[in-house]
Amino acid sequence: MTTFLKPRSVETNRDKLLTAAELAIIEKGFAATSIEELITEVGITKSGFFYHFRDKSEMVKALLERHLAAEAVWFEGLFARARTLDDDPLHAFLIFLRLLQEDMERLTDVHPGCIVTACVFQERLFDKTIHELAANSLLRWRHQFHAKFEEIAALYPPRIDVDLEDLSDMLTVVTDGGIILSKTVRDKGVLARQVGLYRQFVKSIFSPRP
Amino acid sequence: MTTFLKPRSVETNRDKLLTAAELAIIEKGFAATSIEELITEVGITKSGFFYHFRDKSEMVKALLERHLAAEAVWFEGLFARARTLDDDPLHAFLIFLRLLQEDMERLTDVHPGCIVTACVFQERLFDKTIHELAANSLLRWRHQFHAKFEEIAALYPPRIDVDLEDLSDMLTVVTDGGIILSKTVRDKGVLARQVGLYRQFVKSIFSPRP
DNA sequence: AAGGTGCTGTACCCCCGGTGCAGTTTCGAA
DNA sequence: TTCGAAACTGCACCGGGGGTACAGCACCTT
Repeated sequence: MTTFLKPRSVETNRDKLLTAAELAIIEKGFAATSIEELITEVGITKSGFFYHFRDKSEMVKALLERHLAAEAVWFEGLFARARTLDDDPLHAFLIFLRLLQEDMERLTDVHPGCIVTACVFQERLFDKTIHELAANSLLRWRHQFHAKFEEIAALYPPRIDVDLEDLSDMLTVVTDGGIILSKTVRDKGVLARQVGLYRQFVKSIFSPRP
Repeated sequence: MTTFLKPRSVETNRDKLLTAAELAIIEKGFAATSIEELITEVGITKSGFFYHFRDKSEMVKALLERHLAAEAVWFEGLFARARTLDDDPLHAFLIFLRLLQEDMERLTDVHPGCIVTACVFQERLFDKTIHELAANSLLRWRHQFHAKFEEIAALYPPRIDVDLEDLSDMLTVVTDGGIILSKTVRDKGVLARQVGLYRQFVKSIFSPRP
């Protein structure tokens, strides 16, 4: 799964635990994932687990940190590639969205972003710092995309009066919502198509009149 | 006393359980909601709980059914109202979206739609029928909105080449994604603004050229 | 030779979901 | 007024899962 987000080569048992947990949580949710099954998969004992993590909550925190870092690398990479293909900010952004869409089409599984969602929907089971981790990550994307849209708007006056911050949020919204819909109707194509639709929206906002 | 007067204002303990569960699940998630706390709130015993529901999973199923029915009534009502305000399918749909947006602004809490999401993200904890319930509900909305978009497209040829089924999906996507973002950054305004953005997208697709 | 890292093994606690079943109250219908 | 079903109560008990406490051990580095 998720070749884009998969790290390193030498996995420690700690890493193996996180990977096993990630797969299990994506497949069946956090609550249905027991410590027992993770340690049997990795081949250590319960004591070993609690040597690495104070509790289940801390494991999720580590998982989330690892995931957010990998996701940042993924997005950064796509953006860098888009910029090398076209210097123009609008075109680069549209290329970025196309690349993102293509990556999502290639995902065999459902996108792992649901880890974030899974955490938000478990709220009180975890401590506050986990929620803040997720919130800060989303806010960072908001600012990052917003900066790009400002740059684009300076060159291409928007044909529709939209709030650029909301437009930035909309990408994460479409992604997360797309993941939910994909999971629910069991059609992974939905996610990529929604990103494509968002791309058309962005294009229609900034493209000069024909 | 006559039986036909049996007032619906009298909530049965079963209903009270569902309501308590709904609030608790929205506030802190399913796993963190114990049967114990629900029965103490309602004032019955554990045996009473298991008299009403075979297990926790069946309670969630009942909760989901009740919620989906209420949601359908809500949407149907908004749509009927929009149609009385304007016969034109495009304008009626835009009015519907505006009404939806206004309702969402008024929500004191985060939108309860997260119940659906919460269920999807717990998958294996529940039985298959719960997942199907959620999936069928989303597919019904897809078909319903799709029919409306077809009607609109017949009158207003789309200015952008979008798949109308994807566009239908996008409303549920924006709603669910908006709920997640709202919950995560703790800003309920996000959800309503995203619906507003979607409305602008729809408007720009079908509005005749000036 | 010392000390840290990364564990194992054992024993134990509590919460929570869930079972089984016998007995009791409430209340509307006949 | 009686009868029966619906809506519970009470109690005993089970097992899984998260989590604690702590002693010991193998291996690697310094």
